[in-house]
Amino acid sequence: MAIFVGTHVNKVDSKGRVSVPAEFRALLGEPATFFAFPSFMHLGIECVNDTFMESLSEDVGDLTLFSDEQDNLSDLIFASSHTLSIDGDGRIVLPEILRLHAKLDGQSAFVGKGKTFQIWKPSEHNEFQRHARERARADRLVLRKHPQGPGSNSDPLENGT
Amino acid sequence: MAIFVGTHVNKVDSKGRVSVPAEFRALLGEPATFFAFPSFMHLGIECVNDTFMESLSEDVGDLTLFSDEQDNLSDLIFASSHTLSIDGDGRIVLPEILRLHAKLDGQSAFVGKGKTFQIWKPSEHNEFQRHARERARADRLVLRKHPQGPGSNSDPLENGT
DNA sequence: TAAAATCCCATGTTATCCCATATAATCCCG
DNA sequence: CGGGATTATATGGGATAACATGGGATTTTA
Repeated sequence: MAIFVGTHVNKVDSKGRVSVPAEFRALLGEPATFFAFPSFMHLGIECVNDTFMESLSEDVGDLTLFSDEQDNLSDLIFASSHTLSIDGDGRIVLPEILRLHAKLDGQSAFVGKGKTFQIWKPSEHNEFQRHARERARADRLVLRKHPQGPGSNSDPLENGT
Repeated sequence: MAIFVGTHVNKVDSKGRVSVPAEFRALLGEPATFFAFPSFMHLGIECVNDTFMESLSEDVGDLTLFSDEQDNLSDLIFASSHTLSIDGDGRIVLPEILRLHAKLDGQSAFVGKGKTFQIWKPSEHNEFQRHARERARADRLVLRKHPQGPGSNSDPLENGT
């Protein structure tokens, strides 16, 4: 199973080209493409593979057809998505609208998020992660092993004492 | 099932390479890789195998998509994780950011934690373990004030240290 | 046909592989 | 049971391959 991990900082050149980290390329496999759309929560760019995008379409499709909710979500996700294909040298071209959203200037951070990844301006992501870390520390967040047996709690989090 | 036990101290060379204890290598099996990320509670480096990491990604993936909670948590775990692959000589390269977090200088201690393991600066781990031991002892003293039944330990804990 | 996007190749840097060796643990045979 | 031999492990250094990235050539598109 593909799990995107790590924070990989790569250059954005004058043509808008960026090298996709080799580790991520290997996980994406074939076809060497993925979908990217601006996050509606922060300055990051959400990146998902085709499998994940298909499951998203299932989820949104479950919403009532032509409802405001469905209309808004599908606009936020599908209408603003870009299909990015990785070239022979392992690079993509980041559309200007995405670069503007993320305020990219010269550098980009590919951030593993498990089943997906994000692209950030490095300094903005540092800020984001610092907050997340502070909050986790305040909540005394600890990891809990994945429950294996039936009827067990599936909450991966717990509050330490 | 793989149970990581023991504390194994190995050198960190000038390239940041460390030998993974043979015992741990055997438990990891194939693929000869694992994930490492800085603990957000202490100076240790958390190490988990791919199965463990996959179950984490399942758990986090179950949280509400694009929510703050999901975004924060996945950043703490996945974004700061590193895929470490064991080379033909049984070694890994510890990324500088992890070495800095753990304050490693020349030596590292691989500490078995059951289904996972950690990497520490030996002196820091001694300190950590000393506190854990003291706390466990304190807790046991509290328990002895409220005996639950037969079979209680008659060996006094206080020995004048 | 001009502009933009894509492809192709060159290069410096970094990480990975390969081999050598010392030390420690295990084995084997007397 | 013991002592030498063999194997496994840990570690050091150099050779090799992978990666990221810049620049130019070629193709596509408007």
